[in-house]
Amino acid sequence: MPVVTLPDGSRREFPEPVSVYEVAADIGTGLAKAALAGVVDGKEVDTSHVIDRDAELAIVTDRQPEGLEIIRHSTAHLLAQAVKQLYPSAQVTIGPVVEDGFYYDFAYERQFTPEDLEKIEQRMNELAREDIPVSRRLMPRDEAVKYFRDMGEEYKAQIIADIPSDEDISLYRQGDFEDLCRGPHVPSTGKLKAFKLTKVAGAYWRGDANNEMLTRVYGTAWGNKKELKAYLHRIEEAEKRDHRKLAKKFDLFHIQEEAPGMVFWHPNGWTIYSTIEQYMRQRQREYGYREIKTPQLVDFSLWERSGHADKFSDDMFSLTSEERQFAIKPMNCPCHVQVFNQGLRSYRDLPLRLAEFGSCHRSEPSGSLHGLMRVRGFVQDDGHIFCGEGQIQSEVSDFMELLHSVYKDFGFEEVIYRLSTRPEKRVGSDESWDRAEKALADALDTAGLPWQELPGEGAFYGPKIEFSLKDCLGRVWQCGTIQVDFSMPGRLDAQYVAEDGSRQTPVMLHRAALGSFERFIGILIEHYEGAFPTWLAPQQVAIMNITDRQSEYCRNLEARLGELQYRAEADLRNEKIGFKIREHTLQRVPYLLVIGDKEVENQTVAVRTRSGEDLGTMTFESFLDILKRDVDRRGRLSIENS
RNA sequence: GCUCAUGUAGCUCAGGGGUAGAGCACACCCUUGGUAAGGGUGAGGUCGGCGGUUCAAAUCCGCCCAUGAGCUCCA
Repeated sequence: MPVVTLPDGSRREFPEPVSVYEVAADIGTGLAKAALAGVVDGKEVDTSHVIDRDAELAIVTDRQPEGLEIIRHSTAHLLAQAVKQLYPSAQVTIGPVVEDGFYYDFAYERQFTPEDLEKIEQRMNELAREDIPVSRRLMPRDEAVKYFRDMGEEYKAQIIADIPSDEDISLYRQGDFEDLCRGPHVPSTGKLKAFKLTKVAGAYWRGDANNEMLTRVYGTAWGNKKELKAYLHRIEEAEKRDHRKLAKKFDLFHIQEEAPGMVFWHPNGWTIYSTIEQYMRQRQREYGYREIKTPQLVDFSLWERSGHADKFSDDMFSLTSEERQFAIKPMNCPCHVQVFNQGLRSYRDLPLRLAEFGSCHRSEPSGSLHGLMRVRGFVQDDGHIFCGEGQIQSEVSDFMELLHSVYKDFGFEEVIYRLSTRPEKRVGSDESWDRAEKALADALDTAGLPWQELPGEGAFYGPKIEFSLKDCLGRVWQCGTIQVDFSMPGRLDAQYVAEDGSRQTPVMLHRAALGSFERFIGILIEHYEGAFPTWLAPQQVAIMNITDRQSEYCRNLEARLGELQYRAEADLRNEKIGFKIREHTLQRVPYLLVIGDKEVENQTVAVRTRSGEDLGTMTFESFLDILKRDVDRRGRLSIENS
């Protein structure tokens, strides 16, 4: 006589064992119809699961995240079933749930085409309409291996063979298709109503580039058609923000065949870039950094000594001149150590903070290039702090303070913190690692920041913190980092004279706030959808005459704004004012000044914003006030909270 | 680097073995118009590159380059 306790605390007593479905039906027919699975005493089960003793039960529908996951997982099975029917010689492998959907990898004699996808999706729809019941059974592992091997499903057999031999394997069947799965699954294929196959792609078996390539089908699935539509709409919106598209629209930069992965910045894009560089220069100076510049081309021997040649020589651009081998620098740190090494350093010089807007080149795999987000030539807002072990924590704290204020100025409020700790292969003593990891953790804790530990994810030379920011679409971008390095200063003979006169090796902290200018600007373009805050906008003010009579007054305003270092341009073209407003609004120029006879007569300006707001007619000085305040607040909502 | 797809005018794209198309942008002319597109005329292309098949290739085939999606990688 099981007593079932529901999430609201209510209890229901049953005279004999009942299935999850029967409990749902007992509560209401609507719930019975919506039930996809159950959670019994914290464990997810199918609706057919029978409860034979007192238990806590939650019915899972598409309203819960778990329900959506079950739908997606079951849709992956539906996909596999359709593929096996249409292409019987295809072998199934794995089909997990991913963000917003699922995928399934198949081994087949050729890759699937977009036309195949259409056919498969159509068959999936037919199978869903048939509302085929889904059933579960258990099988001992070894039997399951044989079962799948006999079916010709080699990959599946391999997966099962990796499961401990004493475990029973659960199999799910729907019609003619049966697959290994932990479950739970929807009770029947009719519950799958809103899905769409989105793309085909290659993927390596078990994610290893040495293995054969499988054909992967991606899909998305939702609780109902409306959610599916909303998702597809969201994807469209994200595509509109694509920085590569917006770069053309706003004439920011281009990339061409002759220089793959390297950027030709146009005047508009370079205005943004150089504004950011000036800003970072000023902020770092406030925080005690000395700016330097180091060579682009450095003899290969330095990279051998630093250890980079060993690990990354394939990814370095190198060249020979006068029988000497050089590499274009892939990073700045070894060069910064060379600057540190000039002269005899004292403990009194520490911490020494060197910063460089360092241009680096890496021969990234051709297939990984992606607009500004993954390039071969880029500039880091790089910096290296040479210090003693005891100074790590305060340096990390200071850097985080700088980083937070920088991110706020760019309009990013939310930061995600991850601390990567010692990997198995590493240099440095355990005591040093203990102290360095503690210094990083303490810096985060002292600032009261929530962080996540990634055990074993640190570099071989030291632990690190990674800073990611969230853009307006909720996407997460890793930008900043601060890394402790026990290795390079020693390898490159960096030393200082300690208080007691002994020679000591400094600790080196690698740090960057933006990461690379290229990528950071890519993120900004998408975050703002091209409508940059006024301090970054390539053009801040458009001055438009209504007829030729106001041309001189407009040119005059343009000159005065230019003298004050504002980026203003007069548009004196022989076009109607409506046309000019439309153009500059589409170009997202923050302020549009409309100048007619009235304005000239009264020596005023009529101000309109890019959002279409009419700020009215005012004196030039009043407009300057508005403009100055807007530029000064940078990406923040107001100046006050800076 | 791997798999698949794509590459036609400045941009967005249609076409597809026999003289290369549209819209926007551009140039010139008319128009001087007060808050999101005024009208007319015109110019513009070795159809990504190299080879092959063919009487004939932008179109079919092969190789290369680049781009896109995903995989792998990302000091």
